[in-house]
Amino acid sequence: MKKSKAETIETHKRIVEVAAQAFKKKGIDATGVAEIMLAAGLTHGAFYRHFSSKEALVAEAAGVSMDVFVEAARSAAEKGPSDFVRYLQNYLTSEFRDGELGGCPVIQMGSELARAETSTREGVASGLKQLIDIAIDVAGEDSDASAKDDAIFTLSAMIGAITMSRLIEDAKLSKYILDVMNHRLLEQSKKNPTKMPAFESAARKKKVAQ
Amino acid sequence: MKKSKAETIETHKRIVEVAAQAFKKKGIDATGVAEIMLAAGLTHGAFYRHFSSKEALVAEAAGVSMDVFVEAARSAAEKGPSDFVRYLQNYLTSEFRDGELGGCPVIQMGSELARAETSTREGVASGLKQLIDIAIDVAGEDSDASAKDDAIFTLSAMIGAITMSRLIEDAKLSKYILDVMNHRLLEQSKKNPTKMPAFESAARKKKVAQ
DNA sequence: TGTACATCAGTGAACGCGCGTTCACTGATGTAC
DNA sequence: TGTACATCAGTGAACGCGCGTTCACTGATGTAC
Repeated sequence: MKKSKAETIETHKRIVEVAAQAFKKKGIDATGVAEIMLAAGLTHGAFYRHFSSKEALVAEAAGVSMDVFVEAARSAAEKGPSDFVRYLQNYLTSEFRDGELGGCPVIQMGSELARAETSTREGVASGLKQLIDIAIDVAGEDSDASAKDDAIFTLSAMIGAITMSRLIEDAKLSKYILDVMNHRLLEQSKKNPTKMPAFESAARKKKVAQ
Repeated sequence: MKKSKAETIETHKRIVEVAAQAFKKKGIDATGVAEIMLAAGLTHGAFYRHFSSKEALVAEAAGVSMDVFVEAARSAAEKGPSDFVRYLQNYLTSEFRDGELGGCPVIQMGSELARAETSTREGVASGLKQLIDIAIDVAGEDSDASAKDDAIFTLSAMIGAITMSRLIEDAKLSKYILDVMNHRLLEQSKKNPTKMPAFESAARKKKVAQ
């Protein structure tokens, strides 16, 4: 029953993709190897032909999830600041929050990944770095020392807002939290459409006030 | 071997506290009932004299963790805005981030709690609501519609910053993220020491510019 | 206040179950001549 | 190009293990008279 090289690669990819979805939806510990293999149309015995351990699959799945996410951000950023805002706003919808549209690995498996080995977190960590860099690039020529801080700040606020939004059962407050972030993103990008839609730093605010 | 009522209450409390620490440190799924009972100095059989299920313990433990956290914030806020800033800054230290000082349930078990039943999340959700209210109160008389947004925004940014900081293995960037938040908290509170140390909303910035 | 009895916190063995992982086997694929 | 053989992806049974939960039992506590 040996499979062709092309087929093997495709199977490997399918397992990773199925796992990425399952880990994000159910959690890492709560998702079994056999369950993933079944969803990928295989029996659990074949698992160790593709991965040395469950931990190795977690690393790959988290990495792929993050890569998809980062590439979407990059292509939006390349189209221009307004497309980048739209991309960020999509992140702030309840559909996205609840993982119906795939979801973000940082949100969906953040606290489980934080406890994993460094090598397991590598893909997600490098993805976060890339997201920061993309946000700095969108800021364009105006970018100074505070551009990096703005990028970090914006990303932090968005991640935290979705985290809170998911924990709060009160649907009204839950939505309000996402709306706060959404409005601030919009206000900022309308005021200065050529710049990154970050929330201004204290340093910039001083300039405005002078 | 029946125990007195006082002793029973104390034992119950001890189990919850041990569980709260263990869940935050190791994760909910990764921490077994027997393991918690052993750490509390009991055998696992006694567990169901105190809780109807593991899920019930999770709800209590998360609630207690959050309550301790909220009460610390409240007492800091009552002392004044500068104490409140100090409290927030403590939240942004790497010791706190890594859970050595107990840690925050939202950070340490956020993605696991988000998947739990509504009743399990209740304590954490109500704690988050209280934190928002405390932050609004610190804003004092100046508080307007945007005070709520500022409070939500600040909390979001802090939660997101710690989340990112924990996922990134690069110690330098990891610390830089916490520092960005720390500096902005300080700058804001120096500029306006009688107000809540929130990052200004777009609405406020407009007023300044006019 | 003293006695008899019901209550129930804690013990430790046992339950079924699913976990991650291993392994002998199968048979199509890939390779060497 | 055709044949002989090594490789190895996938199967399915089995491994030890720890999980959450149950239960018969113990004996000190709390209560009723």
